[in-house]
Amino acid sequence: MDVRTPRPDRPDGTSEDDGGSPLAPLDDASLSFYTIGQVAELLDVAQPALRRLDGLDIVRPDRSEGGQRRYSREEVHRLREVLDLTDNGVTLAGVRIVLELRQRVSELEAEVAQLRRTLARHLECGRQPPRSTDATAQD
DNA sequence: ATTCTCACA
DNA sequence: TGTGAGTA
Repeated sequence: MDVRTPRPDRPDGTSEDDGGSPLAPLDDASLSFYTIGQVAELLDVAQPALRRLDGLDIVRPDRSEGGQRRYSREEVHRLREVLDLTDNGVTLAGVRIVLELRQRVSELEAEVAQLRRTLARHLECGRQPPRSTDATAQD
């Protein structure tokens, strides 16, 4: 049993039977939905807090037909990060900034990686790196 | 039974 | 941040 692989139950209690499903492993899919109640219990956080994080554009889950929040795994993970921050005194305004910064960092990391590849390619050809124009730098 | 929004302390 | 009213 892997407690790290939570399975969302249907809100109506219906259970999913993947025992005979030929194509099941859409594991990494970011579309496994949890109700706010499940997330609240899973992360040990009050439901109003989750709703506020939604309203504040920090973690914004999709809605079901009836307008109910449905959290994906990514969002649950994102929630973990946010709660880790807030539990350590970071304000919601601060969380916003941290989130922006993290995204910026990953963008820059991607750009650096791209630049590295380009540079390496030119060096191993004994050529000179190009001047300054590179496709990755487009703000 | 659960969740939703909104208002309030 | 948490609780209660009134819905869907």
